[in-house]
Amino acid sequence: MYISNASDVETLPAPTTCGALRGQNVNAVQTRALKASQNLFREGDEVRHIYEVTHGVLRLTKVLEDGRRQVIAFGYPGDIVGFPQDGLYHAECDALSTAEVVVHSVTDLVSGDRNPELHRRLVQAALREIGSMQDHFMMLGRKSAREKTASFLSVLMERTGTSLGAYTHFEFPMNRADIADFLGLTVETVSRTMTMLRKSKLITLENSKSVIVLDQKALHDMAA
Amino acid sequence: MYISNASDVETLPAPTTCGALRGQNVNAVQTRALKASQNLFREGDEVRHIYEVTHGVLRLTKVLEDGRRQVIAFGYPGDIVGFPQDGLYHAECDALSTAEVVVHSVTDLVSGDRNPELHRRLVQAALREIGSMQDHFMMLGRKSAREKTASFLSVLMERTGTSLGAYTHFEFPMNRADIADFLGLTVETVSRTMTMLRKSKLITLENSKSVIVLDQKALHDMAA
DNA sequence: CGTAGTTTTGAGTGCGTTCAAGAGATGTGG
DNA sequence: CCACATCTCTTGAACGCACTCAAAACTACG
Repeated sequence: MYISNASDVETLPAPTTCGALRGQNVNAVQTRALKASQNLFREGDEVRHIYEVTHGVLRLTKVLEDGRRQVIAFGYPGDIVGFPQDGLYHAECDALSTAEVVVHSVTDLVSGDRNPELHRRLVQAALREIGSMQDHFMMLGRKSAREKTASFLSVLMERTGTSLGAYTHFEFPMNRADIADFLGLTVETVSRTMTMLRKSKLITLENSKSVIVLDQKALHDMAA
Repeated sequence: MYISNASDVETLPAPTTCGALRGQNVNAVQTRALKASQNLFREGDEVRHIYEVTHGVLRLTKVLEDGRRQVIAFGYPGDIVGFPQDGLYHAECDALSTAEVVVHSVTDLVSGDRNPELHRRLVQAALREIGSMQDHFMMLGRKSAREKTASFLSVLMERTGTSLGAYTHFEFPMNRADIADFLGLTVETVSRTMTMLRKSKLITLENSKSVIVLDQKALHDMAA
């Protein structure tokens, strides 16, 4: 069950020195720490800041009135979340683990007047976002449960895995419901598919959020 | 742009003389005409230009090696297509009807140095793109065939319909396969669902690409 | 006309779902 | 530390929606 804690909202000190990230002046960068399951922003909130993930993992979600949810994306370090549409956030963002983000003014995304180098980086991030979303369309629209699950594990392995000789180990903070809502499946199907991958000797499950990939090629091929 | 449930804003008014280049020689606006089924760019091509649709309808597609297709978006007048990732097009673009586009240099998307006003518009278009894609995720991942088809028709009606008193008429250039690949269904399912909507008296099919919506509310409700 | 492509309709199947229950984690208070 | 409550994950059984396969109806075009 997802907990919405009203006391989580915007406990943010006023922007001290927002401005020069150019030249990597780290001291001037404003950051914000998040606890696991803490909310960063909600759908419909007015956009003042966009966030660059530096630690931990965030989750971007959209919810239908009847409760159906779709996880749009997971935000890993290096990712930027909070792109506005018509001045409003278009999805909800929560931390899946303790996390830290760099806070950027939305002004620097929209205009390059103040900080051209940061602006350029943010625009590039938006373009990357479009590209990766296009890939995800194929996943949601045209792939089977097996292919979706294998894709998910494969990508996560590429991004966060550490080599164990022939094998690769990685952990992830999202639970089965998060994965299901990301892939357009049910928790039961995700669980069953994981079990199938385990019984096929493609992976080992240390626990429900820790995986060792035994056969990268087979997993990659199954991702199709 | 993605056909989405969010009501669209800021569609460009007059097509031919695009108001983008304020204070510049209008004759300098470069356009390109396309015949039906003509290709504009392919996945993997190097991006030099991005395109603003002024007439007709474009189709953005991604294809898997085994032939499975996903239509990412349909480009209607006012939409911008060709956002690059790592300098390459990430999808294939074809005209569904005779069409015309305004050709913009990718430089003006990436940097505001040359034409700040155009740059601002292109960045805004990219942000709208992200927002609309997020809506489409919900469609692909969480909606039934009925809901998908009703959404599709409902949005198309909103965007291109002309009022016939209580009813609304509109036409569209995409065939059943295009619609199926857009919604993550098969042609048979799209066809069956259209038939169901017809028998339920929500729509009338003048021909396979011309619809009269008889009950907007029921259609909208079915879109969920 | 005939041929090729698209759309519709029919019949049957299967994948992922729903519903249900048990197993495994996690957390809290005594 | 255990007992208890709660949540998550897994597994089982059965269903149903959308799929596949197949063929007929309709369109477009030479």
